[in-house]
Amino acid sequence: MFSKSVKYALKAVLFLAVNSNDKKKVMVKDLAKPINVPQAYIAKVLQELSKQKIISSTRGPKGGVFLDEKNREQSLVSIIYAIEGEKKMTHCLLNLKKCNLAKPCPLHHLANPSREELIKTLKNKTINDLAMDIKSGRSFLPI
Amino acid sequence: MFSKSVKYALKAVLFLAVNSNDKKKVMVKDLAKPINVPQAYIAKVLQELSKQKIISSTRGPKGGVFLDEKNREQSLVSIIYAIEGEKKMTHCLLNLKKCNLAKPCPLHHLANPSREELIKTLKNKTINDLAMDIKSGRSFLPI
DNA sequence: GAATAAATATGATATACATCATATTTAAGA
DNA sequence: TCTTAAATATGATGTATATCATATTTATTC
Ligand code: FES
Ligand code: FES
Repeated sequence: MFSKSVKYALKAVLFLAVNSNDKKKVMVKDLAKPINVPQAYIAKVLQELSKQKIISSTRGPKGGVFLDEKNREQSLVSIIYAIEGEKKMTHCLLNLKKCNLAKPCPLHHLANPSREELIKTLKNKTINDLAMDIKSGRSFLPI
Repeated sequence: MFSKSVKYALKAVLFLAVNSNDKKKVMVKDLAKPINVPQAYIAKVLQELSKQKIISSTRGPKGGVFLDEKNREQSLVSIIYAIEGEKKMTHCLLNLKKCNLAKPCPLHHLANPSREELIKTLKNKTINDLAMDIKSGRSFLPI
């Protein structure tokens, strides 16, 4: 469903949501193991997220990556789009130029409602929302 | 969402559902262009579908690929699973060993219901169902 | 049964995605 | 200001997916 890069990105951001803040930065090497992802790979993904202001970071000794208050209020979909672009999620399921109701492909009526609902959900949910789920035991991180 | 191979497979099967039967076979080269897919590629995909009895075929002059009555009653999900396996659709969205309610990942509550619904829909819908949509103008093929 | 026309099997190449490795920049602290 | 520890930039390698090409098998028709 999602590419590996997106999954890794989501895991990393959620880890940061629970384990970091502007006073408590996390080094990439200390983040890779608990979320079960190759360090060099997640480093690259985090660089992209940082460039796009999805996460925050500072260099040098005592540096690291973290989420500030603004970062926490971003939607989940912003992470997905940051890594793999919007098109991959919104394209026609059978590769028409664009998905449209006027001349829908055979899968549109069937599958598009579920997909739209999913996207809406991912747009409305913030990183903080999911972090609260984790803290309250509704869902679990060691992933 | 789906891989290209799956999209191509779905397009090809739907084309056959509308344009073939056991009396009227279609040559691969006559199928590739209308569904806008490279011929050599779709040929390979069709071979796999044929091997798995999703479609029917005969060799030699007057041969071709087609859907018989049994083929038409198969679910859409069977096409997807034939090409890319079941796991890709049912795996945990964040790559846990397996998706389970007892210890759900942070995305489970959020995204899994939409996904389950989609899978259920694809299981219940047959190729024939979609072909009827096309014939009645509810959806469109030239894809 | 020989010639032909189709799918099928097999493998080669190209492109995208995932992973690894390393040199560069930046900030902290001595 | 020098050393050091961190992210960042860049690029190399590996692996899966997509695409192309061709030889083989099978059924039809004469
Ligand atoms: S037209 Fe294909 S999904 Fe909407
Ligand atoms: S546990 Fe991750 S989707 Fe169900």
